[in-house]
Amino acid sequence: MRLATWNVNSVKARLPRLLEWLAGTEPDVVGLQEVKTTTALFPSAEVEALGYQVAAHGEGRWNGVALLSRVGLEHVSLGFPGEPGYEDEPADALLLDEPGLRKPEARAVGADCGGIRVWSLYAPNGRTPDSAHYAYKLDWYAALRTALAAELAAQPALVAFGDFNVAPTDADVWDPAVFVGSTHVTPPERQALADLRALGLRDVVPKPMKGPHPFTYWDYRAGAFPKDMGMRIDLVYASEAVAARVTGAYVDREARKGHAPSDHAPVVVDLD
DNA sequence: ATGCCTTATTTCATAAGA
Repeated sequence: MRLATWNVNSVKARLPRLLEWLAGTEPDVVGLQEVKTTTALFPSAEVEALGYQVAAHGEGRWNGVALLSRVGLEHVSLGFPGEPGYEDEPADALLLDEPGLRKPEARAVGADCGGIRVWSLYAPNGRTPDSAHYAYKLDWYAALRTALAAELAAQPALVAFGDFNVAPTDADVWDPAVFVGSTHVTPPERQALADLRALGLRDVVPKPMKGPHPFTYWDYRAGAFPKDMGMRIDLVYASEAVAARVTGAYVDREARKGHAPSDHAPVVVDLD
Protein backbone atom coordinates (compact mmCIF):
# COMPACT_ATOMS: atom_id res chain seq x y z
CA MET A 1 0.00 0.00 0.00
CA ARG A 2 1.44 3.35 -1.06
CA LEU A 3 0.63 6.63 0.67
CA ALA A 4 1.66 10.10 -0.49
CA THR A 5 1.27 13.70 0.59
CA TRP A 6 1.79 16.71 -1.67
CA ASN A 7 1.26 20.44 -1.32
CA VAL A 8 0.32 21.17 -4.93
CA ASN A 9 0.01 24.99 -4.63
CA SER A 10 -3.27 25.15 -6.60
CA VAL A 11 -4.82 21.93 -7.89
CA LYS A 12 -6.11 23.81 -10.92
CA ALA A 13 -2.68 25.14 -11.93
CA ARG A 14 -1.15 21.74 -11.14
CA LEU A 15 -3.77 19.45 -12.66
CA PRO A 16 -1.69 18.22 -15.63
CA ARG A 17 1.29 17.57 -13.35
CA LEU A 18 -0.92 15.91 -10.73
CA LEU A 19 -2.59 13.54 -13.18
CA GLU A 20 0.73 12.61 -14.78
CA TRP A 21 2.25 12.04 -11.33
CA LEU A 22 -0.67 9.88 -10.12
CA ALA A 23 -0.44 7.69 -13.21
CA GLY A 24 3.32 7.29 -12.84
CA THR A 25 3.54 6.86 -9.06
CA GLU A 26 0.34 4.90 -8.49
CA PRO A 27 -0.25 5.84 -4.84
CA ASP A 28 -3.24 4.25 -3.12
CA VAL A 29 -3.98 7.16 -0.80
CA VAL A 30 -2.97 10.78 -1.47
CA GLY A 31 -3.26 13.85 0.73
CA LEU A 32 -3.20 17.16 -1.09
CA GLN A 33 -2.75 20.62 0.40
CA GLU A 34 -3.18 24.19 -0.84
CA VAL A 35 -5.63 23.11 -3.51
CA LYS A 36 -6.75 26.77 -3.63
CA THR A 37 -10.22 26.13 -4.94
CA THR A 38 -13.68 25.56 -3.58
CA THR A 39 -14.98 22.13 -2.68
CA ALA A 40 -17.38 22.31 -5.63
CA LEU A 41 -14.70 23.31 -8.16
CA PHE A 42 -12.22 20.60 -7.21
CA PRO A 43 -11.43 18.61 -10.41
CA SER A 44 -12.95 15.40 -9.05
CA ALA A 45 -13.96 13.93 -12.42
CA GLU A 46 -10.40 14.02 -13.76
CA VAL A 47 -9.06 12.32 -10.63
CA GLU A 48 -11.89 9.81 -10.47
CA ALA A 49 -11.08 8.79 -14.05
CA LEU A 50 -7.80 7.41 -12.66
CA GLY A 51 -9.69 5.21 -10.22
CA TYR A 52 -9.72 7.40 -7.11
CA GLN A 53 -12.48 8.44 -4.78
CA VAL A 54 -12.22 12.08 -3.72
CA ALA A 55 -12.90 13.99 -0.51
CA ALA A 56 -12.23 17.69 -1.08
CA HIS A 57 -12.45 20.47 1.49
CA GLY A 58 -11.84 23.86 -0.12
CA GLU A 59 -12.75 27.50 0.35
CA GLY A 60 -11.46 29.41 -2.68
CA ARG A 61 -8.36 31.55 -3.02
CA TRP A 62 -6.38 30.17 -0.07
CA ASN A 63 -5.83 26.89 1.71
CA GLY A 64 -7.88 23.82 0.80
CA VAL A 65 -7.07 20.12 1.32
CA ALA A 66 -8.18 16.85 -0.22
CA LEU A 67 -7.89 13.09 0.09
CA LEU A 68 -7.76 10.74 -2.88
CA SER A 69 -8.09 7.00 -2.36
CA ARG A 70 -8.41 3.89 -4.45
CA VAL A 71 -8.68 1.63 -1.36
CA GLY A 72 -11.92 3.04 0.02
CA LEU A 73 -12.91 6.44 1.40
CA GLU A 74 -15.38 6.45 4.27
CA HIS A 75 -16.39 8.51 7.28
CA VAL A 76 -15.10 11.76 5.79
CA SER A 77 -14.48 14.61 8.23
CA LEU A 78 -14.16 18.18 6.90
CA GLY A 79 -12.07 19.82 9.59
CA PHE A 80 -11.77 18.50 13.15
CA PRO A 81 -13.70 19.18 16.37
CA GLY A 82 -12.51 22.33 18.13
CA GLU A 83 -10.57 23.56 15.09
CA PRO A 84 -10.01 27.31 15.47
CA GLY A 85 -10.56 29.86 12.69
CA TYR A 86 -8.81 33.09 11.82
CA GLU A 87 -9.90 36.61 10.96
CA ASP A 88 -7.23 39.08 9.97
CA GLU A 89 -9.11 42.31 10.58
CA PRO A 90 -12.74 41.37 11.01
CA ALA A 91 -15.00 44.19 9.92
CA ASP A 92 -17.47 43.08 12.54
CA ALA A 93 -14.85 42.58 15.23
CA LEU A 94 -17.37 43.11 17.98
CA LEU A 95 -19.44 40.21 16.75
CA LEU A 96 -16.34 38.07 16.50
CA ASP A 97 -15.18 38.71 20.05
CA GLU A 98 -15.90 35.11 20.84
CA PRO A 99 -13.13 33.06 19.24
CA GLY A 100 -15.59 30.26 18.65
CA LEU A 101 -17.39 32.35 16.08
CA ARG A 102 -14.40 32.47 13.77
CA LYS A 103 -15.04 30.01 11.01
CA PRO A 104 -12.35 27.36 10.57
CA GLU A 105 -10.35 27.52 7.36
CA ALA A 106 -10.08 24.50 5.04
CA ARG A 107 -6.97 22.95 6.57
CA ALA A 108 -7.91 19.39 7.48
CA VAL A 109 -9.78 16.50 5.91
CA GLY A 110 -9.92 13.00 7.35
CA ALA A 111 -11.26 9.67 6.14
CA ASP A 112 -10.96 5.90 6.61
CA CYS A 113 -8.88 4.54 3.73
CA GLY A 114 -7.88 0.90 3.46
CA GLY A 115 -8.14 0.28 7.19
CA ILE A 116 -6.23 3.43 8.16
CA ARG A 117 -7.59 6.70 9.49
CA VAL A 118 -5.91 9.30 7.29
CA TRP A 119 -5.72 13.09 7.76
CA SER A 120 -4.50 15.53 5.12
CA LEU A 121 -3.35 18.65 6.98
CA TYR A 122 -2.28 22.16 6.02
CA ALA A 123 -1.02 23.98 9.10
CA PRO A 124 -1.22 27.79 9.28
CA ASN A 125 1.97 29.54 8.19
CA GLY A 126 2.34 31.82 11.20
CA ARG A 127 3.81 34.69 9.13
CA THR A 128 5.94 36.23 11.94
CA PRO A 129 6.39 35.11 15.54
CA ASP A 130 4.83 38.32 16.89
CA SER A 131 1.72 38.11 14.69
CA ALA A 132 -1.81 37.03 15.48
CA HIS A 133 -1.38 34.42 12.76
CA TYR A 134 1.41 32.80 14.77
CA ALA A 135 -0.81 32.57 17.85
CA TYR A 136 -3.48 31.07 15.60
CA LYS A 137 -0.96 28.51 14.35
CA LEU A 138 -0.19 27.37 17.90
CA ASP A 139 -3.90 27.30 18.79
CA TRP A 140 -4.58 25.21 15.71
CA TYR A 141 -1.88 22.73 16.72
CA ALA A 142 -3.24 22.48 20.27
CA ALA A 143 -6.72 21.71 18.94
CA LEU A 144 -5.26 19.23 16.44
CA ARG A 145 -3.49 17.41 19.25
CA THR A 146 -6.73 17.06 21.20
CA ALA A 147 -8.61 15.86 18.14
CA LEU A 148 -5.97 13.32 17.15
CA ALA A 149 -5.82 11.96 20.69
CA ALA A 150 -9.53 11.13 20.41
CA GLU A 151 -9.06 9.71 16.93
CA LEU A 152 -6.24 7.44 18.08
CA ALA A 153 -8.34 6.14 20.95
CA ALA A 154 -10.96 5.05 18.40
CA GLN A 155 -8.62 3.83 15.63
CA PRO A 156 -4.99 2.91 16.44
CA ALA A 157 -4.01 2.81 12.76
CA LEU A 158 -3.69 6.48 11.87
CA VAL A 159 -1.66 8.69 9.56
CA ALA A 160 -1.62 12.48 9.80
CA PHE A 161 0.35 13.92 6.92
CA GLY A 162 0.66 17.14 5.00
CA ASP A 163 2.27 20.55 5.11
CA PHE A 164 3.01 21.09 8.80
CA ASN A 165 4.78 24.42 8.19
CA VAL A 166 7.35 23.56 10.86
CA ALA A 167 10.89 22.27 10.32
CA PRO A 168 11.36 19.72 13.11
CA THR A 169 15.10 20.35 13.61
CA ASP A 170 17.83 22.73 12.42
CA ALA A 171 18.95 19.96 10.05
CA ASP A 172 15.60 20.41 8.29
CA VAL A 173 16.47 23.84 6.90
CA TRP A 174 19.30 24.58 4.49
CA ASP A 175 20.81 27.29 6.70
CA PRO A 176 19.61 27.67 10.30
CA ALA A 177 21.23 31.11 10.52
CA VAL A 178 18.82 32.43 7.89
CA PHE A 179 15.82 31.41 10.00
CA VAL A 180 16.78 33.06 13.28
CA GLY A 181 13.74 35.06 14.34
CA SER A 182 11.49 33.44 11.74
CA THR A 183 8.55 31.11 11.97
CA HIS A 184 8.86 27.38 11.21
CA VAL A 185 11.81 26.90 13.59
CA THR A 186 10.74 28.48 16.90
CA PRO A 187 10.72 26.35 20.07
CA PRO A 188 6.91 26.60 20.53
CA GLU A 189 6.30 25.37 16.97
CA ARG A 190 8.74 22.50 17.44
CA GLN A 191 7.10 21.74 20.78
CA ALA A 192 3.74 21.49 18.99
CA LEU A 193 5.24 18.73 16.83
CA ALA A 194 6.74 17.05 19.90
CA ASP A 195 3.30 17.13 21.52
CA LEU A 196 1.89 15.26 18.51
CA ARG A 197 4.66 12.68 18.70
CA ALA A 198 3.90 12.27 22.40
CA LEU A 199 0.50 10.90 21.34
CA GLY A 200 2.38 7.96 19.85
CA LEU A 201 2.86 9.36 16.36
CA ARG A 202 6.17 8.72 14.63
CA ASP A 203 7.88 11.04 12.17
CA VAL A 204 8.41 8.89 9.07
CA VAL A 205 11.51 10.60 7.67
CA PRO A 206 11.78 10.08 3.91
CA LYS A 207 14.96 9.39 1.96
CA PRO A 208 16.19 12.26 -0.20
CA MET A 209 16.43 11.35 -3.89
CA LYS A 210 19.62 13.39 -4.14
CA GLY A 211 21.90 15.06 -1.61
CA PRO A 212 21.95 14.66 2.15
CA HIS A 213 18.72 16.45 3.08
CA PRO A 214 15.16 15.13 2.69
CA PHE A 215 13.85 18.62 1.97
CA THR A 216 10.28 18.86 0.67
CA TYR A 217 9.98 22.58 -0.09
CA TRP A 218 12.15 24.98 -2.08
CA ASP A 219 11.20 28.62 -2.70
CA TYR A 220 10.46 29.49 -6.31
CA ARG A 221 12.81 32.46 -6.05
CA ALA A 222 16.58 32.80 -6.43
CA GLY A 223 17.13 29.34 -7.88
CA ALA A 224 16.55 27.79 -4.49
CA PHE A 225 15.79 24.34 -5.90
CA PRO A 226 18.94 23.79 -7.98
CA LYS A 227 20.96 25.13 -5.03
CA ASP A 228 19.08 22.78 -2.67
CA MET A 229 18.10 25.68 -0.43
CA GLY A 230 15.14 23.79 0.97
CA MET A 231 13.20 22.86 4.06
CA ARG A 232 11.59 19.68 5.38
CA ILE A 233 8.13 20.87 6.38
CA ASP A 234 5.91 18.27 4.70
CA LEU A 235 5.71 15.49 7.26
CA VAL A 236 4.19 12.05 7.67
CA TYR A 237 3.16 11.30 11.24
CA ALA A 238 2.15 7.66 11.62
CA SER A 239 0.86 5.79 14.63
CA GLU A 240 2.87 2.77 15.75
CA ALA A 241 0.46 0.38 14.04
CA VAL A 242 1.22 2.05 10.70
CA ALA A 243 4.86 2.99 11.29
CA ALA A 244 5.67 -0.69 11.92
CA ARG A 245 4.51 -1.45 8.36
CA VAL A 246 6.73 1.14 6.63
CA THR A 247 9.05 -0.46 4.07
CA GLY A 248 10.32 2.74 2.49
CA ALA A 249 9.77 6.48 2.16
CA TYR A 250 11.20 9.07 -0.20
CA VAL A 251 10.90 12.66 -1.38
CA ASP A 252 9.94 12.70 -5.05
CA ARG A 253 12.09 15.62 -6.13
CA GLU A 254 11.45 14.78 -9.80
CA ALA A 255 8.02 16.34 -9.28
CA ARG A 256 9.72 19.62 -8.32
CA LYS A 257 11.54 19.82 -11.67
CA GLY A 258 10.43 20.85 -15.11
CA HIS A 259 7.53 22.96 -16.32
CA ALA A 260 5.17 24.62 -13.84
CA PRO A 261 6.00 22.63 -10.70
CA SER A 262 4.62 23.18 -7.22
CA ASP A 263 7.15 24.64 -4.79
CA HIS A 264 6.72 21.45 -2.70
CA ALA A 265 7.68 17.89 -3.62
CA PRO A 266 5.54 14.87 -2.72
CA VAL A 267 6.52 12.53 0.10
CA VAL A 268 5.81 8.88 -0.76
CA VAL A 269 5.54 6.13 1.88
CA ASP A 270 5.24 2.39 1.17
CA LEU A 271 3.60 0.04 3.67
CA ASP A 272 3.84 -3.72 3.94
C1' DA B 1 20.52 20.79 -17.26
C1' DT B 2 17.34 21.03 -11.48
C1' DG B 3 17.91 27.52 -13.56
C1' DC B 4 16.80 32.84 -10.57
C1' DC B 5 8.58 33.17 -8.30
C1' DT B 6 3.83 31.84 -8.47
C1' DT B 7 -1.04 31.88 -7.31
C1' DA B 8 -6.11 33.58 -7.45
C1' DT B 9 -8.65 37.47 -7.21
C1' DT B 10 -12.34 42.42 -4.85
C1' DT B 11 -7.22 41.63 -11.88
C1' DC B 12 -3.40 45.72 -15.25
C1' DA B 13 -2.11 45.55 -8.58
C1' DT B 14 -2.22 43.00 -4.40
C1' DA B 15 -1.63 39.67 -0.59
C1' DA B 16 0.19 35.56 0.62
C1' DG B 17 3.35 31.94 0.67
C1' DA B 18 7.64 30.08 4.15
